[in-house]
Amino acid sequence: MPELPDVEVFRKYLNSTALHQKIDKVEVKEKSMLGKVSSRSLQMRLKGAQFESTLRHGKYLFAQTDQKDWLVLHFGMTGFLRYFKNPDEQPGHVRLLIHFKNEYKLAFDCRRKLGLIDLTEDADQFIMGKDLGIDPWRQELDLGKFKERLQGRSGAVKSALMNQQIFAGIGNIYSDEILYQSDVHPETPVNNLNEKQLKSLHSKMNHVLKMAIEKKADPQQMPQSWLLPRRKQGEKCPRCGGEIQKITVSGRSSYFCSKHQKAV
DNA sequence: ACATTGACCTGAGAGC
DNA sequence: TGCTCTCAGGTCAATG
Repeated sequence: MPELPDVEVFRKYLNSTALHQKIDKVEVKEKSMLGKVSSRSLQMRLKGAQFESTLRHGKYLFAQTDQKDWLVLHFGMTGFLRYFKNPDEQPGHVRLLIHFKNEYKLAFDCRRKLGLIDLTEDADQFIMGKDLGIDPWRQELDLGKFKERLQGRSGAVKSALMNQQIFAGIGNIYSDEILYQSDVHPETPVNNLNEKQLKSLHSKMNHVLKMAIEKKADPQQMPQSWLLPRRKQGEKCPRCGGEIQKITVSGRSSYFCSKHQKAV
């Protein structure tokens, strides 16, 4: 699930729940999801500290403590956060559980274990270490910079949009949405894109992210004119009535309108 | 250097 | 109902 808009929503959720609460205890329930930090070290560094601020870059969420450590979370395909008090509210696949002095807990739930739990003293260094590209929401991305980032690429435009080294944060769902709204076929080679298409992709990228965050990344709330509510083979395109098709692009299911997103 | 593919995990849902 | 199979909004290492 979690792409840039989802993780941005998680960040705000953490801000409005778990900030400025003293940490009482930390349970690492899935050691295999730890990055460089050991279970013991994570527990020691967090215990007695409290989260003071958050940062998101691409699909990574960072929470800084008053001891200046950053807890790093990546949500994989199935991760989410839940802040709760009663045990019966605890979700079913908790990989990290942070207990606060106020008796509330913050759970990091990740069913498929494809995410990451880590700790770093320097978030920027961590971001560089992962080779993450520009975050189009966090950082100013004008048309010139957008085109520059795609320079010299030759693969499918969808692969480029999803490449975290080029644009950090866009995944399968939102790349499909951006392409759909830009009338561009997902397999169009990047070096075949014309000026009009590049302009459209740039402005739709910003538009889609903005709207998705406004709607709390909740698919139910997305506009009916979007592809997102109709990502299914054989559905009708809400914009032109064309048929929604499914193909595989760089190993991922891609949905697009066969009528208004023509291959070049 | 860049692009593509398979492996890594688990469980929900479809189809029988 | 219960079984099997496919697929899922992630990344990374290995390959061409």
